[in-house]
Amino acid sequence: MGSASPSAAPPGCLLLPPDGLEKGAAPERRAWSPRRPATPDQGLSAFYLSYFDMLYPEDGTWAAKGPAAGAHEEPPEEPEQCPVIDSQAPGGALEEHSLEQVQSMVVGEVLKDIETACRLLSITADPVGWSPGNVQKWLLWTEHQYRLPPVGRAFQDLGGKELCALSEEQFRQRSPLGGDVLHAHLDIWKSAAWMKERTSPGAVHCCASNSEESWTDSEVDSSCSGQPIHLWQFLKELLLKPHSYGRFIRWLNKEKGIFKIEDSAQVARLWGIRKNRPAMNYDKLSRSIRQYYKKGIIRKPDVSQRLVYQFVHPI
DNA sequence: GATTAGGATACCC
DNA sequence: GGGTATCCTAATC
Repeated sequence: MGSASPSAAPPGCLLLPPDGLEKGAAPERRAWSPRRPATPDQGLSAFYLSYFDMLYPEDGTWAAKGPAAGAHEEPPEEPEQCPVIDSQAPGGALEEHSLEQVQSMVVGEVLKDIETACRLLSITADPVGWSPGNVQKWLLWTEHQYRLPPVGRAFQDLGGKELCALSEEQFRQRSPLGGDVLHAHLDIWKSAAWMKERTSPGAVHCCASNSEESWTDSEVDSSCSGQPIHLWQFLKELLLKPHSYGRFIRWLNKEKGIFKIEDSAQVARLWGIRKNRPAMNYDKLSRSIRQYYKKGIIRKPDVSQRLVYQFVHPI
């Protein structure tokens, strides 16, 4: 998810909000109204690129800062993880890549991030099929990612079909501070599902494979099995998306399965969202990790370090 | 103070 | 019964 946020996030960093969006404070937004392409020929890429420029400040400030979700200072995101496309500048990226390449990159990132969110939340990519519980998960997730004020109660008991039927104005009425952002995000999800359905009928689900993701993919993607996700699977899913979650959890030695939890509170919060456990914290999460010691799934590395763990069977 | 370790118990599937 | 979630004490960093 995350995708092209009207409030700033570029593709590639779509799951993370930009700096400076304080919780409860409505970010300054420009008027925009993304609409699904009228025909498949227009494509999702055109749909996104139509407001692509709005996602970037003219001075590139956001891109330079990187998509920090935490309050602490972070080094700038690596270019390949968070591509910056200056569509305004002559001689910029658009001259080096064809428009089609850029479009395809944008759409690819958007779809990948939606798929990631689907896996983490265990929901389908098509909002129409969401249960009221799925809707609440998505709302909680989007609130969290974009620092929006809590709006779950305003959409209580709404299923995906009902949610999708709401107009932007109705979103705003239910949530004056973040309704338009939520509506925009929902529109993106709807469009992605719509495009996917067009391009691969019957394939609108969260299990699209991603060639760039290697050994853990098949064993980690629990959402396809219908089984509840295990904590170790969830951690591997986060580790598979360094461009989105690298500031929360990252590999220290992928070959050995050694990873470090950089932001214990955030990882715990994500796990809590995933499991619908709002009271989740690192104390409880770490206790669950320690249960894996006996089972031979996770252990502490030979040289024990704080917040560093190791998968016993990384491959 | 935060993290680690592990016992005990409860809950849900 | 498995897999957590929760609460707890104690030790360590």
